[in-house]
Amino acid sequence: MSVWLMKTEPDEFSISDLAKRGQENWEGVRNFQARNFMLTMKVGDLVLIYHSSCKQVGIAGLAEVIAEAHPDLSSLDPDSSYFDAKSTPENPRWVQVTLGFKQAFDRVITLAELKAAPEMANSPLVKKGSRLSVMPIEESEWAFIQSLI
DNA sequence: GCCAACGTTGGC
DNA sequence: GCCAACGTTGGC
Repeated sequence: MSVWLMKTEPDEFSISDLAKRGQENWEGVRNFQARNFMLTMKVGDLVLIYHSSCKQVGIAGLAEVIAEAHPDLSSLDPDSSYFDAKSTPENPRWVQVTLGFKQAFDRVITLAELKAAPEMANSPLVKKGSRLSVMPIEESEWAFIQSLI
């Protein structure tokens, strides 16, 4: 089992939205590195849900992969803001995974405290200028994060 | 709203 | 294949 982190803007879709809906197709990822990580996700993998571009930036809860990578059809829809002309039905360029809700944390584990922790120093999450929206979480990092919940 | 840092595009 | 210009991300 692997652990991942995925970013979302809570104004668009938050951990409480996921709690309400139970599951969600994680569409709209348009970055190759992030996509390649999604391609390696397995059912049962855990996913930390990170809130970005908001008042309380940080890790807000936990989900699990309930369906592995499959074509992101929003890339084929001209009416979607996620439309990509270079994606075709024969060769869809982008994928989504389906996440199931597990837990909303009692508090947001803030970016500030993650930045301050030596345990997280190697994570792309705290690297200056990193905009990666899907990333793996190391076992040691996961252990540390669990200790904060 | 600002702006630094990044990824992508497209001309050459 | 280089690189300038552009659009986007995301913290503050």
